[in-house]
Amino acid sequence: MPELPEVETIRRGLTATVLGRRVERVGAVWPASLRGPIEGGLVGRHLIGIRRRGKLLVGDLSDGGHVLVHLMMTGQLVVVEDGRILFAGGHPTRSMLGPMPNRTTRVILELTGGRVLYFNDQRKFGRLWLVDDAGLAADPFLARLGPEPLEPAFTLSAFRAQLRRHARAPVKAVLLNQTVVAGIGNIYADESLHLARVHPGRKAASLSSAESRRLRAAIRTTLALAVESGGTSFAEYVNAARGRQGYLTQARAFRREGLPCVVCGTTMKRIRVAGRGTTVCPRCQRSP
DNA sequence: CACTTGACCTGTCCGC
DNA sequence: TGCGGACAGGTCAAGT
Repeated sequence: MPELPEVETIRRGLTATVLGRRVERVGAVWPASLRGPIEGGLVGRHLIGIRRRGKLLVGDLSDGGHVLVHLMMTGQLVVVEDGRILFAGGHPTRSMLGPMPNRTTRVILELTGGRVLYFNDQRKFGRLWLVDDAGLAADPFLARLGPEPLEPAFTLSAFRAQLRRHARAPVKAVLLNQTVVAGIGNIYADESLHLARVHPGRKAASLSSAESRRLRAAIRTTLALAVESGGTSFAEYVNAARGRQGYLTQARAFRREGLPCVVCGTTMKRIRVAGRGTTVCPRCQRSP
């Protein structure tokens, strides 16, 4: 579920609530959510840094080592102290604001000061695992990630090279490919393609020079705006941008099927591209 | 190698 | 109301 803007929002929320704390106890409620044992490498360590790479959260530990968290579709991270929720981010559900743990709780990290970090995950796709310092660079998932879309490394020429490399794939599939660029998921792929006026089903190699330029710019604009907005939120979503509306009110495509295109008023259509539900404006985004 | 499809899970919604 | 099927903000393995 969470894409780059949501994970970045979570990173900021965790930085504000758990950075610097020591892990006192680990509860593996659903061990399958773990890749290998974590207790030995976590207990007694301080969280000395919280970073993000694509959709992956990286917690840096004192005395070496890192804890990696991928929330996949339905993961959430909730920070609680004395029964009060200090931060909740990730897949939005009503229960994420209720008592912890709940039936979706998979891993519990008890921290100093009575603060507790809950890793919840309804569909059990998310994973939490530990690597040592050497293992961080060698981690197979991390190592294959493409450039950060908001960093300078995501150049136009690199993006065009990837469009050529995946010439026959629909351009949306290329955007979702984390080795091409890290952090785009189903929402922001649709958002970016709509802003760039490119149909998601177009073969990647068929994009004109102007279209590929527009698409790269649209990705950066969309993600930057979404980060600024605290990610895409639902009504009961709680995040670091609490009190703000979130990106949803500015959505161009996400959940807008059947509604008028924000640009031309044409009714937005739901189609299937690269095996994923996809929303397009049939007028602004011409079919392949 | 490029690309597509299905599996992994649980919950919800929709049509009959 | 009850049930089956489709689908969901992601990734990987196995298939063509």
